[in-house]
Amino acid sequence: MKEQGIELAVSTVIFALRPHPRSGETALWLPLVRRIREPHVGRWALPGGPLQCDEELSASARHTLERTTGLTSNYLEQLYSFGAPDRSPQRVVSIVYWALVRADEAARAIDGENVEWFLADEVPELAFDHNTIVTYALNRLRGKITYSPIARFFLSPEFTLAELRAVHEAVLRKKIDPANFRRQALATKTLVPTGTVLTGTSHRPPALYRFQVNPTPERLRP
Amino acid sequence: MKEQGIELAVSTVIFALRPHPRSGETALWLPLVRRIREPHVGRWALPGGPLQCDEELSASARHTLERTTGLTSNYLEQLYSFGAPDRSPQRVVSIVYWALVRADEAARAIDGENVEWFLADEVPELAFDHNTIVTYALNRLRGKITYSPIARFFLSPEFTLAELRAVHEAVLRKKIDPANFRRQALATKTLVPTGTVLTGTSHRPPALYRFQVNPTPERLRP
DNA sequence: CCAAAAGTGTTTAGTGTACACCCATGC
DNA sequence: GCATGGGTGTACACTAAACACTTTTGG
Repeated sequence: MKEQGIELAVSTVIFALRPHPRSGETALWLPLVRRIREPHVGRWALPGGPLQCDEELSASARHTLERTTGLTSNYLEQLYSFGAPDRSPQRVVSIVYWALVRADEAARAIDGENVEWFLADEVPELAFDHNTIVTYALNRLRGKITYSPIARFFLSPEFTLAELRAVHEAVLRKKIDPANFRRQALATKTLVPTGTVLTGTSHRPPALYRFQVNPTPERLRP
Repeated sequence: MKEQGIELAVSTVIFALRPHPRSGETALWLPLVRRIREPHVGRWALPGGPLQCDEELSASARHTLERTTGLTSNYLEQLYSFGAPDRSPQRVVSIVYWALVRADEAARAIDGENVEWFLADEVPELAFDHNTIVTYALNRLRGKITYSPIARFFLSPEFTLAELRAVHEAVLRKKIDPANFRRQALATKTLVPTGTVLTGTSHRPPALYRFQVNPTPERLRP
């Protein structure tokens, strides 16, 4: 009944939006770390590390995020736990989290010696089963953004509806009707107009919004 | 960077349908195990055990299921991983699975010395954070059954639409319009009429169905 | 005035829900 | 015939999508 020899690691899939190098349009990126130890030396892998004794699982993921990118995230969620016995000679069980980083923050991320950002849809062949994990995380992100207001975690506190829509379009990689998107976004009642508009555009100035900080829980409504 | 002292366990929330002892209606049940060791000796807890070196995570969950109930399951899915540092003096990280067991099988489950079945909505105060886990699993089951055809895993291969509906009603604890349920169930195209009916009822004999074994994937359709 | 994006209105198809009604069986 | 659940039809409200149209800015 010994379980000796099983290593427990926490990895994190970190998503951020940046311009696509060729088309210039906003696209999904994620940072990877080059392995400097066997197995899979030289291969790119998800950032992560062994779980510390006194560390929350989510704290470990947050530390990885901070260590590899110098950034913090407003959104961190557990993705899945992977642990096929054949992942490597020394068996490793990985508890994987995913995080969203704001675009303005991601722009000033520090790229360490062995850290590099890749287009989420063009990652190279990774170490271990990390390609599977990235695909899994992408599916979760694309699924969740359609029914949950997580797009906000890619944005600054104040934003226009066009910016919010651009996040959805970049993640889902498809054009969205601006008129219908506006109505659906406003129908959620989570958006609050700031009363100000964004000037300096070469067209009609769009209104600025922020997300509701404390929406009244249903059980407390009159 | 040592992670020594962290124990990795796999637990399983096992759901089955049985008659409610008071109302007689079908209700959700789950088996719990009485702890025979510190910490929390005497308390009820989710069945589980340490992960073996050469064991798949899901295999460990399946073994737990077999060991505690003598049953097998057609549906097993990873739920979440829990691991707050204060869960016990000896830190334990639990990877939790959930499983569905067919009603006819559950009826002949073996109840071991320290195993007892409880109504899913009336579990006692459990060891560790297992109450949280049970609530989490219940939410997942109730959420998933509304958009995924998992109700089938509670049923025998052949069943009537009334039986399928009864599963939904028992899990969600609410009455469902039979006419609308029928239409929605048939609209999924996953149900195949066997051509036979169930006789012996005191009313019009209902048609029997089975679930489509190999629905043609979309990419293969002409 | 023109271009461009913000923002509004309208039409259409589809879907979930409530409920009236007929059907087939045992008693 | 009658009770009971199986099974069908239908009207209504709500939602998503497509798209025409008006508004407001910079140049």
